[in-house]
Amino acid sequence: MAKKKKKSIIEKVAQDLFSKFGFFKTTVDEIAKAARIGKATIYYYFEGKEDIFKEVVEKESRILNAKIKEAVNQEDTPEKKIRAFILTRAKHLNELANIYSALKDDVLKKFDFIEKIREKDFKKEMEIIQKILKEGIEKKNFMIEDIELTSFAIISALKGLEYPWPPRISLPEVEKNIDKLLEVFFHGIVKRELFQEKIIKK
Amino acid sequence: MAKKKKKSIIEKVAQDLFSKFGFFKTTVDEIAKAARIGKATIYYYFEGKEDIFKEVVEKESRILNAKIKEAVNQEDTPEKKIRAFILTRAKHLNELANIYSALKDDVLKKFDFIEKIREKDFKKEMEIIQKILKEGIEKKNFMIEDIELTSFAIISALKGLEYPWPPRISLPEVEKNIDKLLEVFFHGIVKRELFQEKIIKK
DNA sequence: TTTTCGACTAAATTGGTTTTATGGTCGAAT
DNA sequence: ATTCGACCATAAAACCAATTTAGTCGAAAA
Repeated sequence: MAKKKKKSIIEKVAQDLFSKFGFFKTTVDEIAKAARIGKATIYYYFEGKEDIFKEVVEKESRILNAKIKEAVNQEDTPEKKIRAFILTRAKHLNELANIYSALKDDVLKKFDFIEKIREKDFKKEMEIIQKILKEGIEKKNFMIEDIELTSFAIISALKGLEYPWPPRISLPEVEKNIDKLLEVFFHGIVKRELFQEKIIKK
Repeated sequence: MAKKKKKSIIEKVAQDLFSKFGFFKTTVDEIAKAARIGKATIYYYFEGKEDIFKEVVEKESRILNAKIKEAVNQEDTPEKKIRAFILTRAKHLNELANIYSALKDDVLKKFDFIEKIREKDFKKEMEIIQKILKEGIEKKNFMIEDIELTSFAIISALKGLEYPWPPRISLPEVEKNIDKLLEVFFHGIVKRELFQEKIIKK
């Protein structure tokens, strides 16, 4: 059996087990048993438990980014692209348990390799949003003074939605209200008719 | 010595100790010693340790809200009021260690009384922002479709800035960039000249 | 009557020890 | 080149005794 094939089998069973039990509660022995190999064989293919998890997360990350790229490329306006980015990312991040855990799980943050994953993910987010914003500027849809800061503001606002709100607070359902929220973001809250009235008077 | 006076002394020493050591590491015995009373006397004035902490937090909350009110009332435009709210709240929340802890400390969230404090704080935030937004609407500065949702968006965006970003990411300094960030929020990113050109043609 | 607190209690926490489980290694077998 | 049983160091879990903590109660003091 080709080395790649065996490695891929281990990864697949590990992905399932990590998804179900999390990084800490999944043992290397369990992964080995699920892959029907001896535990020591795992170390022939991977450097260790962290390495397995890292590769699982990287695999899910590739899936996520492909989904996002596909969804964004289907839209024609930069506004719609941003919308597609937000919704697609949220949807698939929820389904891909391991990258979700790698990005969100507080107890994992002590690992250096997790930190690198988080940095990489953040940079990817920034990159995608900045690209859309630039496109918006080129198409004369957007007027943005600081692309990087604006991108950060978008990402930050999305992160804010994940805040640990007290359970008894009734929050607006984000998916139902995404377009209103985006409207605020795209058009701001300052009245545009101020412009209109001034120009009509001239 | 009047009952209120003694209670207030206990509260003051408790505030200091909780600020320094946190809720868990401060003992009732230490509070009693610092107030120069027997431990059992504490229970004459307070129902228990949680009650002391709750009242300390409520006291700090009143201080915080007074500072915010003062700062907001000094501004004339709703834009400036929102700015004042954000900056004043951030500044004083950082100084008032106990309410900061009550609102942010993850290990405290298992307490029901902490949850109530967090709910109350959220509602206060919503109330203040909604009031400013309404004022902006009345003064014809703002055009907002859904005040509640917009208020939530503002609060959420601010919470996003507290996200546990990976340490090696270089983030924009929020205080230095607050005005740019607010500009994005007030005016959006969609180009206003689109309007302008259309109206000139008519 | 109100306020104070010493003595006490139940339960939580702490610290130490023992047992078990886990990630990883190595040499021999395939 | 690939596989894995036996083994190891150490981390985690379990266990236990001692100590500490939040809270109570009755009696004394004001």
